[in-house]
Amino acid sequence: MNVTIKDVALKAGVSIATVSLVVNNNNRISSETRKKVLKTIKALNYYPSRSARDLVSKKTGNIGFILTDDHFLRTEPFYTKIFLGAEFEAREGEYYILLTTVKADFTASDPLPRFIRDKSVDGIIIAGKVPPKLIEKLGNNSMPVVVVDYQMENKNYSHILIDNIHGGILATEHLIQNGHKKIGFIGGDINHPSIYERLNGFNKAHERANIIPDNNRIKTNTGYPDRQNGYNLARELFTSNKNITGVFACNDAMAIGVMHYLKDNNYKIPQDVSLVGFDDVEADLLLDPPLTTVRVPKIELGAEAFRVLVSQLKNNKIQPKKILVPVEILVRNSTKKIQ
Amino acid sequence: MNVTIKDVALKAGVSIATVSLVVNNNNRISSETRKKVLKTIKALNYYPSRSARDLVSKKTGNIGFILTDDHFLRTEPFYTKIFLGAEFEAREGEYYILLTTVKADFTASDPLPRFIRDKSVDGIIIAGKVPPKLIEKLGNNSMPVVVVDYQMENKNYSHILIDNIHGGILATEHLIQNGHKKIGFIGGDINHPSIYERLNGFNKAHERANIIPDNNRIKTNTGYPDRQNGYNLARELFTSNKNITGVFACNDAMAIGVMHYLKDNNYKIPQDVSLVGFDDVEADLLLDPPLTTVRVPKIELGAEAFRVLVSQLKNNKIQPKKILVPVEILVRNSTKKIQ
DNA sequence: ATTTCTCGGTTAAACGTTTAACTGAACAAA
DNA sequence: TTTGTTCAGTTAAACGTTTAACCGAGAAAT
Repeated sequence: MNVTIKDVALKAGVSIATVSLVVNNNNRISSETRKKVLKTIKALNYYPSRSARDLVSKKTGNIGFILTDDHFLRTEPFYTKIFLGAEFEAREGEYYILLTTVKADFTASDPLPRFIRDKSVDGIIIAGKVPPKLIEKLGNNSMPVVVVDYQMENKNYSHILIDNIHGGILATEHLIQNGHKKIGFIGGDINHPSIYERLNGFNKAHERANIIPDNNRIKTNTGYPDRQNGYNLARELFTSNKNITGVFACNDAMAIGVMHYLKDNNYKIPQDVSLVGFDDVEADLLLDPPLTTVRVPKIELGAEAFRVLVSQLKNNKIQPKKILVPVEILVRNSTKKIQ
Repeated sequence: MNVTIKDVALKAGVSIATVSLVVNNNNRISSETRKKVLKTIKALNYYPSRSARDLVSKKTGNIGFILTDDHFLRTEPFYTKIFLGAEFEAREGEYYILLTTVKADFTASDPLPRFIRDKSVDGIIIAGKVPPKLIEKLGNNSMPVVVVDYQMENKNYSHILIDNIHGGILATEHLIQNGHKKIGFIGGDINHPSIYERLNGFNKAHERANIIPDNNRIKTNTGYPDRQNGYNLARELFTSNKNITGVFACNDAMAIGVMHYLKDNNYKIPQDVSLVGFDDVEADLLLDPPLTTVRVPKIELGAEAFRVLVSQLKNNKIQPKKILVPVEILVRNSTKKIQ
């Protein structure tokens, strides 16, 4: 049968309160008593019952992790890495993480995840874009929420974000430093904050280099930022401009689409056109040539989200924060000095 | 403040035991009383406290899900899908799933995952190959274990497996039905049961078609079943054989390696060589040509593992089972009739 | 009419931990 | 010597649920 605090108390010759005080590192206990109790805990391999502890403390010891189905099933494990970052951080702590996905088209009639409904989590991490109706429904809860890689206009939630502006600058400066002046920008929907900020970085880098960007070299639309749209916008870019020698695609999916367009139209990468992406998805290395990209530290995003949420749970007077996690450029073979 | 059973009892004008009996669908309660209580539960939005319930029932309401780091971070979300299959199945039930990864080189000195140590799970799902030292250490626990996509010689655990033999037959028969007789098999380490069984299927399909397989067309080694090794074994196959017109690679990674070798050596797929893989990883569709493959139903593997574990938890007299989840062949453009 | 049984509810102990209030011994201050 | 304080432990109630044993009313059997 399982060992309880009573067994430890009996064997150590102390009260159950003493054992509890030792387990919880209360400094009222003398070091002699503490040692004796710890020795007994070890000998009996005692672990406190989380259900008993949670009942008394009115906590659950769990954190909910929510993302959309499609995000978790993407070929590149972007959100899987964010989740694992949080799980690594939680691993030897006092919280478990419960993951669930919601439909990308979640509506007001859909129920919230069960761990919210039955109050089995103390706080929530939301990874990536989620439907606004989910956020609305969440608003009825008082538990703290941390949002990763998505911005919402809810000032009650902390946000862990990619430093997209700086990433856009890094990508564009890399091309400029390699002598490129006629640089195209391939983006999806600039109502999407990440894409907007990456374009912002693209523009800032031009300003800093005293190069006047040409709006005709900025191709965006309201389409999904996927390969196909990357392909389409690349076609638009290259048919309406001459002498483009560098391209910064706002994410790797679009970069791959751009790469396909260039190959289909007999451009050589990087001899004719240098190409930079953003994300550093796993597939990048398989590409020919391997893609230069802005690396997003997914594991760290998840770990930071977890740390911020836990600190809010421990001290609910902490104000929500917005944290920009830094990025770096990984130079591979899809960029080179202009000839 | 949170609603408890006391609030419901007070408002409904019954005892807390009555409310508990209603919540738990005990048939001693009259339907009049039941309706009254259910109405009050709904009005107050009452959810039972899992910690109180778990304390009394001496259960945790959680299932642990364990896999190795590298498995979870693979580019193709094979294990992510197995996990999601389990999570989908758990979603509206009475168990939560706690996921953790362990190191692929877990040793006897590494501690078991925390949710085992502190007895926060009622049962465990192991996904994929895990280090033998982990299994040894797990042996000290009495909780039920279900293993997915991995075989171990522990008869105390249920196994949910891919029907590899039948998959190997499907792959090989597809080639044979397209007129191929000189078919190569590309495998990794045949001490790995899955690979061994797929080869077994390859052989059985030959027997059924009264085609004598040539052992010189079976290329395996003790290497990792990855792309590079697929490339290497393809080289070995094609340099030591003439007129190979079909290849069955034991997994998609190796199939991709084979594909690269063929392209590097001016073979046309499928005109010169037809190629079949096994797994149906996400990348298959991106390949040129898209890969014919044996589709492994990952989501279903996970869901079945969950169902089997829950049935064992509910009735611990149930004997461990070995379940083979069926596969199917997806014919894409990497195979065609022999000319 | 009396006794026994069934039904539908209720009472109260238990689960394992936490912690406020209590306690006795030892020490310090008056 | 007396009084007050501190220390290091202990006692017992509380947390929210489950459920065995209990209970009163009504029905059935004698």
